[in-house]
Amino acid sequence: MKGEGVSPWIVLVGPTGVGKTAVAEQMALALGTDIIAADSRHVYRGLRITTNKPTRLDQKRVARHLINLVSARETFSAGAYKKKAEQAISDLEANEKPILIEGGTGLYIKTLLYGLWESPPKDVLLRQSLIEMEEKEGEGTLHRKLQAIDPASAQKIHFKDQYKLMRALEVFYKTGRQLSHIHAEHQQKKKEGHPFIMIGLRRDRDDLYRRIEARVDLQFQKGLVSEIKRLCEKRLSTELPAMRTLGVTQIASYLNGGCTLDAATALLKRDTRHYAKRQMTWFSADTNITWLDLKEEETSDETCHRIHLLLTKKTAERSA
RNA sequence: GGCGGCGUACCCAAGUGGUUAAGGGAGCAGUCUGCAAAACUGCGAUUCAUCGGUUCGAAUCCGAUCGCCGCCU
Repeated sequence: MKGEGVSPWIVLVGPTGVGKTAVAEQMALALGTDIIAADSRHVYRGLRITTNKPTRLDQKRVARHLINLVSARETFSAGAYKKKAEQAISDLEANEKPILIEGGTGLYIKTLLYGLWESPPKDVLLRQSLIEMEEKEGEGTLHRKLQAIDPASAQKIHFKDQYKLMRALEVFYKTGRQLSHIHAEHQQKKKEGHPFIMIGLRRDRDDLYRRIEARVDLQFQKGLVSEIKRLCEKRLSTELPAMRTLGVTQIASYLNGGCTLDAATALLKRDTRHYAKRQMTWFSADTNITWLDLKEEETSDETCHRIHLLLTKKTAERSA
């Protein structure tokens, strides 16, 4: 393992609702450090209740980085995240503080741990013209286009997955290089990232889903509806990432008279469960994660203690 | 007790004599490198409440039984 003497980053992951935040806060206090958040929605200002962002008071106890970076009318990205997070990390390291990363956005964590290959940011106009082309010439057009210029990518991407097709085409048009080629090249480069220990928190499915539903109910009590009402009054495009945060469409529909409050609540609970499922699928594919199964009644104190034991063991293995 | 309606998957539901019983939701499984709380993919009934009958052929027609709903008494 490279970099002896370099203390590994501690990365805490897991689906929404497992209890990452409380555990991370306690760990940060114990370690005397801050938290590097890896959450694609916490980067937007506002939406505190909607995204279960820690309150200012919480943030006074434990500082969090990579939150409230841009306004809801802006579009953030994985690339921007990597840049900002690396800056925050090196600032902390300069002060000899251990690095604790916590979050549920797998892609963002991936950019930090495994790097992001060199490729251009998205081109809105180019994408617009691609969408128009698909509409005019029929479904499958973009896929055929990609098939012609980058067959390997075309094979990997489903013909209906416009989003990924556009990215692959965009990369080719802007760089003249195939995305699949860039991918392969990136794989070949030895991973020269910082050492890390990744811990995943897990719960029984039923337990997790119950917690998610209870938390949604709590969000309503805290004023979810009025928070989203305020957001909707800004009349932002529904295409914006912040507007596609869980809760926004469901509550907006209720506010427009499209459904009852009960229906909106049920939908939000369902969609949050779906989201948690996708996160679990993402993280379960990462073999670097050491999983910790949480008991239903387990306190974050107990979890922290277990993590502490785990870290001691890992550190011993490392130096052995 | 009488009359009428209904009974198709966990839920909603199409199909009312003839290819392997639509579709949607839930659930489960998965993909993922610059919008990722996004976007996208895959999976379910050898059987239509039950039993029997008619027919070359029944979820579909007939009878009985069970269950639910409505109206009447």
